[in-house]
Amino acid sequence: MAQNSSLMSGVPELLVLRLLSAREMYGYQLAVAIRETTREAISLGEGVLYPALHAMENRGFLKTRRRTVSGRTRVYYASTPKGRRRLNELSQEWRRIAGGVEWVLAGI
Amino acid sequence: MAQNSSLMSGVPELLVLRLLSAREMYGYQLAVAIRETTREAISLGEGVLYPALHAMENRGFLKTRRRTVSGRTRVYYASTPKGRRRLNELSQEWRRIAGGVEWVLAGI
DNA sequence: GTATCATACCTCGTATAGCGAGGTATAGAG
DNA sequence: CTCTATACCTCGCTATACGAGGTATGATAC
Repeated sequence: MAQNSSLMSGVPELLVLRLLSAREMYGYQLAVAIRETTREAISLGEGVLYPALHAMENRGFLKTRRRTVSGRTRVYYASTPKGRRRLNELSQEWRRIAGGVEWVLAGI
Repeated sequence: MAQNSSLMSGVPELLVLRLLSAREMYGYQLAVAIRETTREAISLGEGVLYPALHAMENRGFLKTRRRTVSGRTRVYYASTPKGRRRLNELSQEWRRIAGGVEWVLAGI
């Protein structure tokens, strides 16, 4: 069963791009940051997060840098200019969809 | 390409259930109502709407009634008690996800 | 010493479902 | 007689969220 039900499409990408627009982070750190920043409202499993990161890297939205810290390898992700443009697109997209849903939920 | 990009998962179901909680409607009417109520923000193609309606009927959220009006057959959909429970679930789900996204977009 | 937990990465298979394109048919306007 | 709006439908493609499972290290607890 889906932990976050079925209202998530595109959301992981948006969250990752937004968090990485502030500072570079590694995968595990992103998972924790998403949980904390959303006040536990959203929690991305690793089966969502890592494939999403790889896909975004392949599409040129992110670039990576490997660092070994106290015996553990971390893959740091940073946003590219293309990633920042993508963030703008997705944010507008989100505002549009969320606004539309609110009209329906509120009014009728 | 996706007209509504990829931030739509579950949204069509939520919108349909919400609109049908007020009054019964037929498919084409729902398509128009969604466009208008969302101020053109969301427009569901028929390839989304009709399969979604069938799936919701199969899951017991909607019941149907056929009427022929001036030579055209209309399939009217109405929400069931199960559909109203589903609407409550999806609404809460939506509030949770949307709230979480807002935290990330606003703060960091 | 060893069990357990947190850290840190990964892949695979499945299920869902959004989407465009395409199909059928009637009514009414021009 | 053509074009538009109405009204329904299916098919195949693609994207992607998800759980489960796998590997490995370091630190803490027993």
